[in-house]
Amino acid sequence: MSTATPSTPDALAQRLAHSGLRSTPQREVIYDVLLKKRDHPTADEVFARVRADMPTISLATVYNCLETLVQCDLVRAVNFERGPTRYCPNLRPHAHFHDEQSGSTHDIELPPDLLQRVSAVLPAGYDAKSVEITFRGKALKSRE
Amino acid sequence: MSTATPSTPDALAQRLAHSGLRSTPQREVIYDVLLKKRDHPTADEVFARVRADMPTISLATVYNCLETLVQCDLVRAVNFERGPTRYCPNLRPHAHFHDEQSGSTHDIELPPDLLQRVSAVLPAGYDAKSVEITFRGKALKSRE
DNA sequence: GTTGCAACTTAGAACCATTCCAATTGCTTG
DNA sequence: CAAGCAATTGGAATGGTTCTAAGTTGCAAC
Repeated sequence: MSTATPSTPDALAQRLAHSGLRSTPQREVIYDVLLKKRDHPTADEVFARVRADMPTISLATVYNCLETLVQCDLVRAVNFERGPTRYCPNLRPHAHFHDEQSGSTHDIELPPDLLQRVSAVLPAGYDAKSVEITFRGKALKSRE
Repeated sequence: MSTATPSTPDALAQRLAHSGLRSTPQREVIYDVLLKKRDHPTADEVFARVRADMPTISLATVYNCLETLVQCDLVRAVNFERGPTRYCPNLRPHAHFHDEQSGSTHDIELPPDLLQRVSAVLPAGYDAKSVEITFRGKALKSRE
């Protein structure tokens, strides 16, 4: 009863239920980890962080839960070249900047009209469900 | 200086020599294969096509040569999610449209100002060496 | 030409992120 | 509490790619 903030309805649980899924301790902890440090961790990194709270969790579960969160549109999966998939709880439309030196990833907020403008280049007959914009280069500011 | 796509084996040899590399039969055949059918083949697909002309080539060589061509800026490597890397001899700035149904990939030509406009969203301190724009969705036209 | 050397190719082993599988464990409803 | 289904788990399997060590090839200097 008094375990977690009862005043706020749990967005995670709601969203999961909406898809006919259950809220489980594993899913909660993983989602919390993503919200807490939004540095686009890999599944392995999420695994390491979650283990602090939940030492018995398995890597397979981390993959399963991350996939579930992506399905429910609570989390975005981000890929750079062939590197491991990274996970991002920022749901607003945004681009990614991948710093080649540090390997870190930064969200780049996009003005609302830009995605439309970009999509406008598509010839007739192309129906895009999503657009992804990725920068690669060097970031002088290295705030994590 | 010209950014146009080299279309002859000579251009390949030149570009390689410029990087202190040799033009080899394997590199030539692989580059030809990419120019001949610009459908963004995977390394495996390139391997299969090249084998028709050169049955003794190895997959490792295909990977090596593709990497070499990418280094020399003769070919672009393209990735979608965690799928296998695809190779593209179109050097003009362009976006990619990935058709989820057929798995095929189409080049989308970009008006010259758009990349600048997109890069303009970067805050100070971000120095982008490249931008990638990827659409995902359904293409009504399904010409290969 | 020979010898030497570095670039190149090759087959197969190794790698790593991810997915699959089969066996539990845990809700939840009757 | 029993049945049934969802979720988790460890380990094996997968697939694309890279590594390694051995063999070729082409060019340069003698």
